[in-house]
Amino acid sequence: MARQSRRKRTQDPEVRRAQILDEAIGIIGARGYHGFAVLELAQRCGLTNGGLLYHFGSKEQLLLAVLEEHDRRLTGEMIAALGPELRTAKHDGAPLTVVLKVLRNIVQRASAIPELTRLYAVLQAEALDPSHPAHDYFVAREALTLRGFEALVGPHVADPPIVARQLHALMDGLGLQWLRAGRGFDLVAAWDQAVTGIPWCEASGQRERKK
Amino acid sequence: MARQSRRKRTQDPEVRRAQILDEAIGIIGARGYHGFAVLELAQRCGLTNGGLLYHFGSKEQLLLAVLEEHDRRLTGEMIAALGPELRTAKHDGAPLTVVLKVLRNIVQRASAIPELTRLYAVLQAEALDPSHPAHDYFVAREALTLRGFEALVGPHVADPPIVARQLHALMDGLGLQWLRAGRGFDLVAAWDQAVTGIPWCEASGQRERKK
Amino acid sequence: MARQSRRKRTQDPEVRRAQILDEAIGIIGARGYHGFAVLELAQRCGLTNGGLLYHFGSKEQLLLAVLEEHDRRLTGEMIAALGPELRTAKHDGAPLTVVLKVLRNIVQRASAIPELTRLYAVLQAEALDPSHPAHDYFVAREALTLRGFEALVGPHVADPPIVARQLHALMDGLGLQWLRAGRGFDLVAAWDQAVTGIPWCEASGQRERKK
Amino acid sequence: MARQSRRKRTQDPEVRRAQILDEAIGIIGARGYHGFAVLELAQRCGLTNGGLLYHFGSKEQLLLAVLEEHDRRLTGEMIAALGPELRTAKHDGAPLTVVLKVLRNIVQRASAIPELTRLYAVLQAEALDPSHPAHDYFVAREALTLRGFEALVGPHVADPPIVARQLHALMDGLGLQWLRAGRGFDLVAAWDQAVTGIPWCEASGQRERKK
DNA sequence: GATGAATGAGGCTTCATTCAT
DNA sequence: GATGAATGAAGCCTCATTCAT
Repeated sequence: MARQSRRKRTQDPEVRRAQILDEAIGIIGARGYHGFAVLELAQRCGLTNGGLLYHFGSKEQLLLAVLEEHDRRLTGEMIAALGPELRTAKHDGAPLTVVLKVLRNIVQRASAIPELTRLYAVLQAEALDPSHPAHDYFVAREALTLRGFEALVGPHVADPPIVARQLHALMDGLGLQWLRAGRGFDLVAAWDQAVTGIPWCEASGQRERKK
Repeated sequence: MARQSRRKRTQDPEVRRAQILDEAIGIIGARGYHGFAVLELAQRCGLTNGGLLYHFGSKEQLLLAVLEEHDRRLTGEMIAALGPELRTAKHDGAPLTVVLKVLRNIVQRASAIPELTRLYAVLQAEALDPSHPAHDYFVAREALTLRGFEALVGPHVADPPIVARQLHALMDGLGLQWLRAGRGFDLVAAWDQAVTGIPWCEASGQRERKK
Repeated sequence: MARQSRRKRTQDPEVRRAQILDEAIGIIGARGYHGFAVLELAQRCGLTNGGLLYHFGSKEQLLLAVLEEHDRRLTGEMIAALGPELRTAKHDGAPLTVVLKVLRNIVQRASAIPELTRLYAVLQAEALDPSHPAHDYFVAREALTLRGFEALVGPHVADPPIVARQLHALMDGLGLQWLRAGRGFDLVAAWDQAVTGIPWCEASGQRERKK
Repeated sequence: MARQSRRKRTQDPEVRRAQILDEAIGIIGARGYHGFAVLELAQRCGLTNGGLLYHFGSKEQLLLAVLEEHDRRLTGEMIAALGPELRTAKHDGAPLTVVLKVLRNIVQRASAIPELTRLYAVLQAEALDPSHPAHDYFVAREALTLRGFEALVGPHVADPPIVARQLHALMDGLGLQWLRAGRGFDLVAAWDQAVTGIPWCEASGQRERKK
């Protein structure tokens, strides 16, 4: 009866799961899916080989759980953080100021959670291979991102799909440089400087002037 | 006459080596270093496990050989292709037209050799991990690229290091999108459209006008 | 009832481990550490390659476990068997009769467990190489043995360190001959005959007479 | 025609062979037959894998060649060195002084060529295994040694076979200690001290007195 | 909800050997 | 007399997975 409190590392299974996914994000972010060993994760979480798989079924399912968690934490958080501004101006597009703020916020958040950013960067490249278990996820995710960016910059730009691609490329590329450089590289600053180059002026400028 | 049977698939050891590296570029470009199996490469080359390692010593050394080959093929070729223009205007910087041509050529070449581009993209991300055998290579390589870009855009831009980073990021990011999209994505066109956004105008514009 | 089928050859993990070490002693005693294959041991124990290494981690750690087991079985047993006599007369040295009995007992025991004796003989020679994983063990063990012998013969001999070396050499050398000869060689008898030659008489004889 | 003197490392094939065997003695003496790799030997000799086997046919034959070389160098040399004394007094046994001198000389020689002594010690133990390619060699060699010792000490001792065993054991055992200890252990001195203990006195003393 | 034992497959590497040149 | 390339067989180790408890 009273021997329940003996050695539970964590009580709540939800919390336990989150801890595991946390470690998984770290390991997979470092060595990729192929270079990551279930055993290593288990040891870092203080349980055994089989114990871990009891929760996730298989290495592949674990990867999918990690991706879901990534979405929940990153995208979810972002939406939460940016929601107000976005929702307010959703009908006929947000003003450029808001758009820039939103983009900047994305970058800001990415630089605040390096493990997730690294996970994303590493898996994204590893998953170029169509047989990679995360391939479809990243194809879909990129489409989503591009469509999101298009919607965002739509009103302020001549060719939205193209600018969306550029923004996406810039973010990815700067992210990689930042991950490689470690401290001493201000990702947000780099973003701010780069964004200036995007040809907003013409399209959005005219529109805004019209108002 | 026909006594060339059993052994000896290829005569020239140089050729054999190049063939092996060719296949290696393909496999490592697809599954990364961690996901790549020496045996698979050996089989594709028509020899055994140990037969392959006879030439390269170890999986890791093979990776390094692949990276060297990458340099020889890609960078080497680029320099060869762009040499004339660059050398002509080396003393006090190339005119903007040439700079853009050079950059465009790099992208053009990248899109002409998808296997090498993919290899680069995949390894670059996998090698973010400091314990990855190619980590140092990519750190060094990025520094080189950035310095090269700086020198190139130096005369035409307000803050060369920053623009160098932007160009690098853009190339990397667009490359990843292109690799994910497969056919139907014109990398060079995307590049051309993006480059317009870089704030050349002010710095170089004024200079050139002054002359 | 009969639902104990497939898995589980032996219940007690301690017993299982002991069985494995038993076989390991046999194989390493026969072919040495270098000539011994983990697979062979595994098969003799009725499990797979990896199944065995699950218990010991690596071939080298297995060797160390074998050495520990050797100590536990041989030295441990010896101390148990000789304890009484030794402890009784520990303060100011055992009388010569007891010393001889102790030595004889050691030899007797060695001849009763040929596998362990062979293991010891083979590894001792293989481990002369400083890079051998058991090198340090045997260096330490020899020092221990010599010190033990010195203490034992101390009161009965002119130069204890030298006699200790002689006894050690004699034991080792006779052991090797015995191992090579197989049946038909009485190790204990050979020992008895050899021990007579050790110059006890003078030193201890005089001392005892003086008393 | 005149291009013969280009790069020959050594001219005489006999010399070359001796060099190879020299290195082989070193390697096998260190890691034993099982732990020794043909490739390593080849590299140390400045030739290839196959080049070496061209001379010796197989690893096993190489071992046998090494054993023959051991005999030639050690036994041969010994006989050469001790021949005079031995031959002089062969008919009805050598006087004790000579016997002791001969034994001492053997030990002296062993300590002068540590590589051969180590080779002998290591292989002797490894070859306890009946399936070892040198097993028969060492069985035969021990018989020879014992018979030699018996003949040597015959006139001076009560039970020659037993004393022969003791001398053999002592030599082997002290040799192992010496090999383990490295410098700082005087093998010949240890031998001299040990030999005193052999009960020569009685048997040979009486005989010689009778004459 | 988790452990401990084990499997089976595969991975990298080493090695003796062969053979055409 | 030797090299260089290659084979095939092990060898050690790792790993995802399974399963009885």
